[in-house]
Amino acid sequence: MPGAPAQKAEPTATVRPAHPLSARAAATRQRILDAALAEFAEKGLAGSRVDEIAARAGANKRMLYAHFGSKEELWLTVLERAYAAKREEERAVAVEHLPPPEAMARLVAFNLRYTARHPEFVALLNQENLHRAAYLRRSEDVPALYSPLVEALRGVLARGVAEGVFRNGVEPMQLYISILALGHFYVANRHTLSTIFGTRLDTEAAIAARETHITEVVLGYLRP
Amino acid sequence: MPGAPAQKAEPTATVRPAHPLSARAAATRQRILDAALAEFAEKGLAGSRVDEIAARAGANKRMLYAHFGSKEELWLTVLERAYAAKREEERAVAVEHLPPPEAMARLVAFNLRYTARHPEFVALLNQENLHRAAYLRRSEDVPALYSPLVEALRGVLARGVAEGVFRNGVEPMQLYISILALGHFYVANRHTLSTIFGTRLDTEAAIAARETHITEVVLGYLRP
DNA sequence: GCGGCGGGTAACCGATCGGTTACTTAACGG
DNA sequence: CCGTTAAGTAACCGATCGGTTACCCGCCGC
Repeated sequence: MPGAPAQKAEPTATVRPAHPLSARAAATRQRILDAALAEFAEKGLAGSRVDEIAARAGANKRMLYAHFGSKEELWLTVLERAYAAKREEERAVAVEHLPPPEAMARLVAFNLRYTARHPEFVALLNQENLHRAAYLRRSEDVPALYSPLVEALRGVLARGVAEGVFRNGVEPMQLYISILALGHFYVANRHTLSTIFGTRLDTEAAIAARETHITEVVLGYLRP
Repeated sequence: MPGAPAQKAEPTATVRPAHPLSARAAATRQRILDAALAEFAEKGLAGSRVDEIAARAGANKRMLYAHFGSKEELWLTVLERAYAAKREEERAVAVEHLPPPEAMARLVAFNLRYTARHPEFVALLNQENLHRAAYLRRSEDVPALYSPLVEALRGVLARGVAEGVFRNGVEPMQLYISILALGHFYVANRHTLSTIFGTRLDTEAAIAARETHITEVVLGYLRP
């Protein structure tokens, strides 16, 4: 029967998993996390209201505090899960078997697309930086935040150089930051940019145009 | 001409300089604006406290409301001034007389340096995007927000193409966004990036390294 | 079928917070 | 000097807001 409690999977390294946590409680917890993600991304940490989060979750404030202890702990949990979710998808990006330029293009495109698909992640990051990464620093699995993309990028870069199709002396960390930047900034600032330029930037056509451009930028730069 | 009913004789608790404005009042207004910029950049709009702003300014809440009417009006004013300040400095960047590659390098470097020197501007922008540019859209001089850099960039690009030193078919708006992105993202996310990579990114050495890298990216990309 | 307990509710609380009011002080032209 | 008025102060107010307390319900093993 579906009662199998083997749901371990241990993704919840969040708050003490004291006891196994019943299905109903786990569902409530999940609804609160989803609601909190939406609220936090929409209004920021200071602008979010715990009552509103509880209401969105169809839960009660009491349950929110039972699960997470405080608004700030909830924030940290949401943040960690957002990072984990991105890391998860990143792992699925297989580029080892591709020619370096194609592999690089895929990394660049993945990043833009993920970012465009998850503006909440961008909003969360911006908020966290406003707090000088105070919460992230408190996280216990910060090392795990180190994206698989960095290593993938390093590998592709090395292969490209070895094959003579990429320039030499590129700093992987700098390039990684640049690739993140080219996508992230576009999504993060889409509202002010749209206002200033007078064009919608969140349409599929606009995103596709952006993808073409930033891929050209990175590949153009990497030419030997 | 019946004596107009009370009519409160011009509420004047306005945003617009209610006529002359004495030197003392102007100074107070300025101190409030400075304090508000610092507070908003540090804590965001929702996280900022008007009492705290008034205290920082060495002024009183009453004066804050007399000059700006509301927290949100104050935010808008601060935001407009931040944009205006950047625009002002941008105008001083003269690149028409330089060879296109050097001109382009200067535009790229200027942007990074300005951004690094003014992280408050970055914080303000992020906040405003969280609000979906709601305040910016209300601004009366949005057109003026259109950066002089865009036109400078367009000119340099055209010259470079004409001289055969730049590739063809580059979309100025996309390149402009990319140049902004390469600097802005680095500064905006310096705290989370520092945490993840375990290195300080706000030292002069780190910024100089970033400048070298992003200049190479843009110029490398633009090669024909 | 029942009693304990984990899950859930609602009312409440002290601390703020944005904004206002009643009042005081400084400036300056006549 | 002195009266008008702009600039400044402090105390106050209603509405929230994060967090807590007292209480209830229904599912489970026994």
